[in-house]
Amino acid sequence: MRNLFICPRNNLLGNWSGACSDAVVYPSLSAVLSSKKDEYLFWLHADIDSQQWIVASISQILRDFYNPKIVVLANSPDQSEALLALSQGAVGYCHAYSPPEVLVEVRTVISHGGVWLGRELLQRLIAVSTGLVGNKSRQVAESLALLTQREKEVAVEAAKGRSNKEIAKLLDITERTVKAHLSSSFERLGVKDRLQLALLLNDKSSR
Amino acid sequence: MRNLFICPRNNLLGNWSGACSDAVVYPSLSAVLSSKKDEYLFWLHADIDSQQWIVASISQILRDFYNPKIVVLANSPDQSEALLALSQGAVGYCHAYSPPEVLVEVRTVISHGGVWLGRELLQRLIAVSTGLVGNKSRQVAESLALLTQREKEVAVEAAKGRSNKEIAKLLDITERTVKAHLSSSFERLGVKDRLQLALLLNDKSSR
DNA sequence: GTTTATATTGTTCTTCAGGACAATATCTTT
DNA sequence: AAAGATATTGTCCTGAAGAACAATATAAAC
Repeated sequence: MRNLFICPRNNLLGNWSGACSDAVVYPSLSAVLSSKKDEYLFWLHADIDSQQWIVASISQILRDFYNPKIVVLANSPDQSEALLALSQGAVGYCHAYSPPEVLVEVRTVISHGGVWLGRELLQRLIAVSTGLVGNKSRQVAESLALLTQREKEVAVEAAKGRSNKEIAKLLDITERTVKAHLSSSFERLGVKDRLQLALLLNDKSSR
Repeated sequence: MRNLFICPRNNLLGNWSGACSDAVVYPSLSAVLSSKKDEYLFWLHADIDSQQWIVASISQILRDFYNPKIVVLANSPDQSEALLALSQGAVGYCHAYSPPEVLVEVRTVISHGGVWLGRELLQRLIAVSTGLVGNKSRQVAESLALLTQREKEVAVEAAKGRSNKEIAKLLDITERTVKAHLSSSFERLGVKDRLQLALLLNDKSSR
């Protein structure tokens, strides 16, 4: 199976050539339409907001080639875009800058007739399919339940994006105390910093 | 990562040893509870109607071991059983009699932090999930539209909570360049730091 | 052909976040 | 009475983030 990279920018990334010694890059599909007899693995390099291009390319490939495999390489992986690509017939969707080892892995799985997805997307699919997504607001509530009263007050302010100094002034305590409550909150919630805390406490994904 | 096969019948199948030269078989979890310090890949061999055993075993493993990986080997693969196992925390589900090549593939994907599913199950998941995963809010789309191509790529990674160093490695540019794109993004979006950026780009409130 | 937007990288500096050691006071539970 | 959870504050240190000055290359637009 030969590897064709379709990349509008027409530049071969290092991780691609690292994964496929025989990698060939084409700026567009039309450039490769000449030889159609071999079995190809197409790697479509998709920029942000190029969903239309993805759909059109997949449909064209499926129409014009014999038993093609298609992987979408996304600069900014997006779950809805991944689902779109896969539902159109792609058998893989991953980050364009994935290290060579990962790309080799993708190639192997696909050449064995498999489908390759990233871990996050897969787990999201599983969650959705199982009907276990549940209330994220419940999830947030459960997280907050792990904190003490004062820790909650500090955590929710931090999750709004306030600095330690601002929180200290707001709650009329020293900055050191804010840090103490935050460190404790990080540990209880299993996050590493305030950004992760903010993402956790601001997750509204299931209304 | 060491491979432990938990098989109530206590017999090592040929395809297992073919995939893992270091394969070790235990009849039950309790037999292996002695040494907990290494990182293990657990292969749970599930007979028909052993869903309860699967759930209990996964929960026990996740509780008692450090960063464990769990694959369920099913004698009679079943989609609902697969979803159950995966939602409990397993990272793989495949046929117990899969050929060694496939098991090696599973091992590789999992050791890289991935999740492995069979093709049919995966496509089933995609089918039911398409249309269920929401799109970005208009607000987020409008924000992203204010950024250049490269700025978007950097910004979305930062919004996930990645550090500049991680983003630099991911996009194969220097940390300085990441900072440049981020600073520019901050200005264009009118936010003061990456936390505000994350809150803006992760806002799913107006779906 | 000059300007403008984009992408890239360099150095230095300041500020902030968070961990590593802390200690003390109050209150509840056993 | 002793133990444990909670709330508070101190100092020192490391590393990351972001601004402040930069510069260079390229491609599109005028």
